Amino acid sequence: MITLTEENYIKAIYHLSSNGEKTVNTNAIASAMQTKASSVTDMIKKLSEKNYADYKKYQGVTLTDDGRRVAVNIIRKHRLWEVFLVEKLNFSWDEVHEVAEHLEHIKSDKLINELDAFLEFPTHDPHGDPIPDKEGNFKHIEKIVLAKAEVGSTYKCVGVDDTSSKFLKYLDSNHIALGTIITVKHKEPYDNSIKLTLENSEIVVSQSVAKNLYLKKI
Amino acid sequence: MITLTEENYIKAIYHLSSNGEKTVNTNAIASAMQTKASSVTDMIKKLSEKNYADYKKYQGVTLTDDGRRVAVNIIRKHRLWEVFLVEKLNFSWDEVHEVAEHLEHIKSDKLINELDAFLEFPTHDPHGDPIPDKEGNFKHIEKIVLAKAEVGSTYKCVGVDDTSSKFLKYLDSNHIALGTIITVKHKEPYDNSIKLTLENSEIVVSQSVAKNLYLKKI
DNA sequence: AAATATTTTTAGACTAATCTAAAAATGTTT
DNA sequence: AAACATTTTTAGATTAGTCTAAAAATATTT
Repeated sequence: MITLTEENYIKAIYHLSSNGEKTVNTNAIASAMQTKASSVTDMIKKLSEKNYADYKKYQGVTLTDDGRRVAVNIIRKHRLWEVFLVEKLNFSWDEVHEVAEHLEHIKSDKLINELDAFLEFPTHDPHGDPIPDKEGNFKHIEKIVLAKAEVGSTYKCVGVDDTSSKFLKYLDSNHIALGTIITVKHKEPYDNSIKLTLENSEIVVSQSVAKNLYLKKI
Repeated sequence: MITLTEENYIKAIYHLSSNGEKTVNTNAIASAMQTKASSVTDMIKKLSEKNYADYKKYQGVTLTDDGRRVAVNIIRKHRLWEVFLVEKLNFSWDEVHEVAEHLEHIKSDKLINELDAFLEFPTHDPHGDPIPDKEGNFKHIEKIVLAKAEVGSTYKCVGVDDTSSKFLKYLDSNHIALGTIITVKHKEPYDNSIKLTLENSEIVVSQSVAKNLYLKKI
């Protein structure tokens, strides 16, 4: 049996190593998990014994195939629950994360596969992140970050990097949502702020916003 | 903060004391929780410190108002999730219990109240048990057990006492579900078995079945 | 009411996950 | 490459929940 805590560590390692392949160091996990490095060492030993991770002392960890499988399954569950919360239970995209953190640990294949069908097999969650299918395959979207978009081109908003409530509420208040059509009007060399037009408005966003918004050329 | 284990003990005490009022003894809790009496003693001390239970050594426990509030809230969540699983995710009534045991511990008022609304405020779960509303009020149904039904009368099936998969599958295979109309034809004095007619069939059920099926006169 | 049986509690130990503080290994500077 | 800084690991303690085995209280039988 895999514990809730083990699942959370595996998920953290997966995210920190962008897909479980790169090695991740102890301190990075500690700060992601809001715990101490010594606790991390204990846990990665355990994950290694259970064959979810490969670990050599002082050299960091990588996930094994098993570990990656566990991680992808949790991500699948997390994102499907997020879709459910937004589409069926009137949650806004800045409210879903915390609840989904708990729902993702419920263990029932029937539950998650029926939920998937009930939601009509969504491919992306409310933040634009891809939802792996039953076999763990992601649907990849070509996307670029607003900070690197071309002046004069038109894009569709397809995702965010920062999923914090603060950032998502900022987007809401500026009428930016997934699917919003954006034209890049001007990039200010002084501070890298960007002027853009939306359906009915023109706004200027700072560089830190521009770094967290993903677009797709249309 | 209340832990998952504490919640499960509180729920067990509530069920064993039929509404949290009667005192419950240690061994009863131990067997309900599949644990040892010594563990129960430790836990009820803790529940007592946290003011969820009243406890005097060797005298058993009762729930406090706080404890009852916690129990009713968990039962509300459990039963709402059961309705969701059956109505939206194609679970059958014998499959829902185990998953609901986990879902019931997810803590989010918004989640559960929106779920309630999404399901259109159901008053009873798939086994006929009443679902408490936001304030903790149950909708009581007048019901009698089949074993005590009158020969010659007609009833509607409104609930079960035993919610085990075995019993529910037995009912399925005999085409008995919530809402099924039943007429009691004969009660055999020798073994208390009961002959009854359903919509299109006539069957004989044993006393142990008759003790676990709830009816309402129509 | 004394003897016996049952129930409940205590005492002490175990596991999972965490912590602090110190030791060991690795990395970086000069 | 020696000195310093950082990162990682170890050692030992803590907490929640559990266990076994023995002691204490309560209940039942004769």
